[in-house]
Amino acid sequence: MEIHQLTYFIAIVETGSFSKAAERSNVAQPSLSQQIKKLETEIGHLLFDRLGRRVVLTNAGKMLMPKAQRILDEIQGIKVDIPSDIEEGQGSLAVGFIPTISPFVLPGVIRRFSQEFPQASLEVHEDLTEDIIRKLVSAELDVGITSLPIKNKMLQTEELLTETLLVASSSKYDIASRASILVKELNDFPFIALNEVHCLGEQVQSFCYQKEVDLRIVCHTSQLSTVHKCVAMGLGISLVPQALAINDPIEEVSYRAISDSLPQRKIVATTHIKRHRSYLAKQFIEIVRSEYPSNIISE
Amino acid sequence: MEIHQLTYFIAIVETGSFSKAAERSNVAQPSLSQQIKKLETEIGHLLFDRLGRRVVLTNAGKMLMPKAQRILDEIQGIKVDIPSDIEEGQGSLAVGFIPTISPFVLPGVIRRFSQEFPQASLEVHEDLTEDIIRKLVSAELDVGITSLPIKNKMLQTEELLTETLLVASSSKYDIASRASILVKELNDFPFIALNEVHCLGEQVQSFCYQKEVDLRIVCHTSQLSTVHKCVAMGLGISLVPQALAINDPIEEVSYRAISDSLPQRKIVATTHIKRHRSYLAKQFIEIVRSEYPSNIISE
DNA sequence: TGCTATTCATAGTTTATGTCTATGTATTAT
DNA sequence: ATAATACATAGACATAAACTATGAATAGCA
Repeated sequence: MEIHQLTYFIAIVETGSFSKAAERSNVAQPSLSQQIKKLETEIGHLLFDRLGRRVVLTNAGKMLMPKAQRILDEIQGIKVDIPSDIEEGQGSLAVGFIPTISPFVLPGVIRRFSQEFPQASLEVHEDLTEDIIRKLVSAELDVGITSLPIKNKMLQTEELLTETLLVASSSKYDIASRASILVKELNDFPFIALNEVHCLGEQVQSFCYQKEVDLRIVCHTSQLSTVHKCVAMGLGISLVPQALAINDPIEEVSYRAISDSLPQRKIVATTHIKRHRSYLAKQFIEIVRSEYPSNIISE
Repeated sequence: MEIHQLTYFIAIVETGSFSKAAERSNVAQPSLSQQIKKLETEIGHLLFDRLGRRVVLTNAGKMLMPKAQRILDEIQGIKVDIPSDIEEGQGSLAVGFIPTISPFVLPGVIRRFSQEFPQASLEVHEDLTEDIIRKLVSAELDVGITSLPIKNKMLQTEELLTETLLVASSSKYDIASRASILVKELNDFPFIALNEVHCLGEQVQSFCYQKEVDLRIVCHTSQLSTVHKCVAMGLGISLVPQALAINDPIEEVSYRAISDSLPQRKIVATTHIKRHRSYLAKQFIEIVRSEYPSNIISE
């Protein structure tokens, strides 16, 4: 059974004649005769009684009519609905965040996204970078919000912003009140380190290695919020993302930039190089970009 | 958009691979690539992200899936439903009866038909032969129950039974009690004639003309039941169908056969020569045949 | 890091099938 | 009876789907 056969069939029913239906369908009349015959053979019943000058539906034809009409309507619907559904933001989106980003941006992003795309279904994963990479590669995730570097050759990154790491310290240490802070001075204080399974932990470590700063690490923890609390309790200082200072500041903690060398990390939207970036995905990325807590208006 | 494209699409979704879907669909893999590409062009969106080793649905693909599935199911349904619906006796049937038949057979026929085919819709017309012929030719009616002759070359007849005409008389006339009745004796009595717009009226007239009987017509009426009542009132005798005597006898009236020459009419089911005789039509004709009031078991 | 398997895409050829023109047959209207 | 109309049939043609062969890229494995 073919769609054009159903189209011809409906045209014949509506015009009451093979010839008129052929004209309306922009084909020659013998094509209709042939295609209707095929359809009749397939269904196993005559659809029309040919009276010579006129054709009338058989019982089988009467039964086929509403079914054929529905199928044609549905096919028409596909061509109309899918593009419009996509423009209306229907569909699903699975996104991943690394733990050192999600606390600051998820609430705002989810709120905006569900406001703008109430029809869409959003699935959020919080994972370490390597898991996000794996899920992006295997297409479990559509978009990952991570920091650079992302080295997998199957993935591409789109830069969202550059985030500065600030020195977080309680008033217990005079670093909080100095006129300026130099890189070298970091090893004057005990340091609360984030576990290196986090890319942020790794980034801090590598920054210090490059600047030849030998941190006095007094504590390793695996959650940024714990680092933050330790700093507040005066156990030591740390380097934390700007977004933490903006979004979840603790009163007893001061957040200050290093004067001579800014540690930074690039926040990116990571996607599969081979996958089509859906409308929802693009919109989502823009929402993250605009909702990301940042004093600097744009980078 | 073509049905095989939707079939391929579903097969790819279900198998997760072009190659496996091709195997399942009994075609070569490049055919699928080609057809899916066409479908994507027509819809205006990618349906799959080709990851090289694997394919995953895009949002547009996810939206297409249920629609495509439904269409394929419905198409499958057509091939299954129409033959089964017809076997179950679904559909419609328009039938015509002539007035000198319908009173005796309609009640029983309608009862049996609606019992056996509760799903069907039956439309009954009572018309004179010429109107039934016209409606059969124009396909307003599917079957006509008439008596011969039917001379229209577009129509064909199937004989149901041969009906004898009986002499109906009240006890007022001794014809009711004679040992036998001869044709010649008909003109010994006043005769109640049915109007010749009825074929029965015509048939009686032509029978008498052939037998050289010159009827003493005292009354013309246009309804057989009126003829019957006139006979009962003793206004005269008449020739009436056997079925009337069997089904609606009046106590005061005797119904007797002519000994030397039986007037008869053939009752037939008339249909359009070019039209397919539906299952319902065939069954209807058999019901009329079996329900027709008749002492003679079969003819 | 190469090597091999697998998988989808592309190109060109073949096959199948839908469409066309021409014509036949039958019905309807004049 | 004749002309006109309409569907069917036959054969030529064109379109499009299928196939084979091959290419490109990925993923698994040594």
